[in-house]
Amino acid sequence: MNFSQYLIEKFGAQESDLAYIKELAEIKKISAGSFLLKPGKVCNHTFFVEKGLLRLYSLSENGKEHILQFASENWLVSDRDSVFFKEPSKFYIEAIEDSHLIPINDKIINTIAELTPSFREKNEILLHNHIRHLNQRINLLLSASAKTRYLEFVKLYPDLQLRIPQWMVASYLGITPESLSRVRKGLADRP
Amino acid sequence: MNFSQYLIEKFGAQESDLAYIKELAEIKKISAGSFLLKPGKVCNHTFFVEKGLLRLYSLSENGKEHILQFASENWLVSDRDSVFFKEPSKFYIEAIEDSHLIPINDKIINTIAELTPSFREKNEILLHNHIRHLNQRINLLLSASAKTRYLEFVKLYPDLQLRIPQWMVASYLGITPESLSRVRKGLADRP
DNA sequence: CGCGTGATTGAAACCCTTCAAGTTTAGTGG
DNA sequence: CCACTAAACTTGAAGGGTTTCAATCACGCG
Repeated sequence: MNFSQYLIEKFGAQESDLAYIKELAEIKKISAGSFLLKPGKVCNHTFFVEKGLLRLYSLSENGKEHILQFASENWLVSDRDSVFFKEPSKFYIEAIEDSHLIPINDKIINTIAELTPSFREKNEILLHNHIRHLNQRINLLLSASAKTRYLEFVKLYPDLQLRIPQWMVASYLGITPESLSRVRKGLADRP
Repeated sequence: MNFSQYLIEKFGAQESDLAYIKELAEIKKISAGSFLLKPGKVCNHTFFVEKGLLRLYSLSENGKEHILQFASENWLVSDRDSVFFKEPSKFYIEAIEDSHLIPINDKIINTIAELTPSFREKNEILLHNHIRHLNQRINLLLSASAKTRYLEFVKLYPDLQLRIPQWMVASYLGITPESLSRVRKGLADRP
């Protein structure tokens, strides 16, 4: 799916408006390992992923990474807080694979919002979905063992799981790569 | 602060409209230990807390409670997902203290929204604040020890901490009451 | 080939939990 | 107002899950 189709499907955008929007939204190609955001910078864009895979993560004082979110095709990735409140971010956004993105700034948002009557309402649904997802994750972190968290992750992202290095999955789950290796071994021995 | 003041301050409501809104929003008084929501029920109200203290929590299969949120004076509490998507909740909302609440249903929301031009925009800010808070909590759960999480909690809610039984704080932090007791002892011995 | 990165494995250490017992606190009824 | 009880908190010892550190293996790529 490309950005235009996404706008039509998720936001009810009009086909006739897309040509105009497309002029504002230029595709950006970046290679694996490069960054879209680093701590201290204000995140001015939300990125729509047309192709590729990225991660949003923080770096704690003791030098450990904690992955907040992965984003692959047809997902949005950004530091919402930084975008919305115009405050310096505490996070990194890095490409895991070579990726094609549409950087969306406030101007584009406003243009789409003006042209698309249902935009605000649809955007509110997205925010609520985001909150639901975060709540589920907190619930998992509070209650579940490493094994359970891993199984939930695989269930939720069966496709992603194959494209992401194992140590990043561990970082997302809040465990060490060694622990994840042992969890997987345990599952292979006795599923 | 009461509900009217809250609407004026947070949503820019007009003083002149409040009389009308107030007719719709009847105060509800409940005593400590009673429930506003149980799993399986759709959460039809968001509750504004004029006085008292409540908690939102889930019960896992092994019978353990996990507290997602506390709410005291001037806070809102609800299962947002259930309210918004009209789906059965997985959570409990229980009063920790005798409380005075304003139950807000869709009709009241819509009335306020119609009367108050800035409502949708202000509500979006609330949603973003909520997301920011959830992200911070995930970051803490991923990265910090029991001790650090407790210190952060005390820093964030210095007043609440005195009103909430210790075992509930433990449940919020994702540790056992015994562990929290030991953490506190460690801090008292060597701050 | 040789290097670097990621995955695995082992042993020890650590943090937190569990279970069990004891102590304190708060609320209730006599 | 005291005595009683239940709930909350503390403390100890044992155990489990996860981390840490270190070594080894597997693989891709210059």
